Amino acid sequence: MTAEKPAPATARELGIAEQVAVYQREFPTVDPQVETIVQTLSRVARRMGVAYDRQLTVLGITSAEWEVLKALVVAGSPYRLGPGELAKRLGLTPAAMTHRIDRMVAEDLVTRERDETNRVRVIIELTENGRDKWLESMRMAAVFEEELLQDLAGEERAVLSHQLARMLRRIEESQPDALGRTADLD
Amino acid sequence: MTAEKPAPATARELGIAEQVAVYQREFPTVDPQVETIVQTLSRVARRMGVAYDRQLTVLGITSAEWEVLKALVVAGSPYRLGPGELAKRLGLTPAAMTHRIDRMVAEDLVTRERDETNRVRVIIELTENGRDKWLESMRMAAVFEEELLQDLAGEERAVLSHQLARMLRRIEESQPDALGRTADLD
DNA sequence: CCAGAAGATTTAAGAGCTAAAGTCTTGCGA
DNA sequence: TCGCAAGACTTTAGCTCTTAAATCTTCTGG
Repeated sequence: MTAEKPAPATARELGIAEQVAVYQREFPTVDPQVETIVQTLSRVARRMGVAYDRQLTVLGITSAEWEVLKALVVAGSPYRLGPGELAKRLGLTPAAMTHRIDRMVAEDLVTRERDETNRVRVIIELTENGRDKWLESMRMAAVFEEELLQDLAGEERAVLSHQLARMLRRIEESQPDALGRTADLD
Repeated sequence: MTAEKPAPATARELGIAEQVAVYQREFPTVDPQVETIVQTLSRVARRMGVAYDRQLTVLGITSAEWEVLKALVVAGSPYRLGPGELAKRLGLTPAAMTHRIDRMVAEDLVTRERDETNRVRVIIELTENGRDKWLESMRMAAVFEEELLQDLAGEERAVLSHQLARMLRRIEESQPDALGRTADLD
């Protein structure tokens, strides 16, 4: 999750150029071009997170719940996983998973039942409602994402995609273990 | 803050291409190119957040504390602001700000004193130590960021910068009020 | 058949935030 | 000058989301 709370009156945020100028003032050896790229990228990602959170709010779910829906969808039909497996995939402790599932069962996003073939296990299964919410979140996200990229032609998109991929490869090579919790809609 | 907790054993994360393939399977109308860009960008941002958090851990501060240091540095010499103003800039309630400052005073990152010209007000001022920590965080970030972009030549960086700026402009036009809490190092 | 492993849940406790109440200081009107 | 409302910060109480550790149930190997 990213934000989207009642958030007390926020002060005006600096534009990227202003922000970089301040950094140059306080830390003169900074490379303005590098800093501009990094700042812009971070800010785009943050804004995307806010946008996704809003969309989820419209759907009446939290991003924590969305993560669970996503994990089940990714697992594929019949959209079932155990709490332990879910916890592993989401990077939570089993205890946190239990609580999260409690809520989601109450909201009819998933069902919880014992596995009759092995009664130690529990099966969490996506409900129709849960799957619909996920699909709807994807529809909304698709609209937003297309708008986001509307100024870039196909060829430009290919270039951007390639450059971002190279950045990602660099990070993953230097920090192979830096997974970090899954951000918003991804 | 982004992550960097003891994090229970995490499952292997899907590569971008795999992730997009799953989305195509479950939501066939998705545009693979758009999705790839969005996913990659989000993931780069997330990895950056993890990297920054690690660096801050090395410095012995949290990203919440870093935000305060940054706000004071941005304010410029003599690096002073009141708790209320800080709260506004960070998007926190004054109550939360008080608690955060309590910790930071104890860690010698800032000082808290009454304004003698108007004893209703309190002045939070960056300590030498606090400023040093911020400067050191910038040095570490600069190294990391240069590495991140090492595969892109100057001309490519200019293109990337421009494309990201266009994306950001699109978002800000469609969601002018979507500030969202400041991510990690930005 | 039983000891112990596995898997999930319950319980207790911590971090960090908010809303609302409380405290202290200032400044203004009578 | 007194009284008191307003402003700025702090305190208190309570909420949400986590985690760690204890507990409960069920299964499995010897």
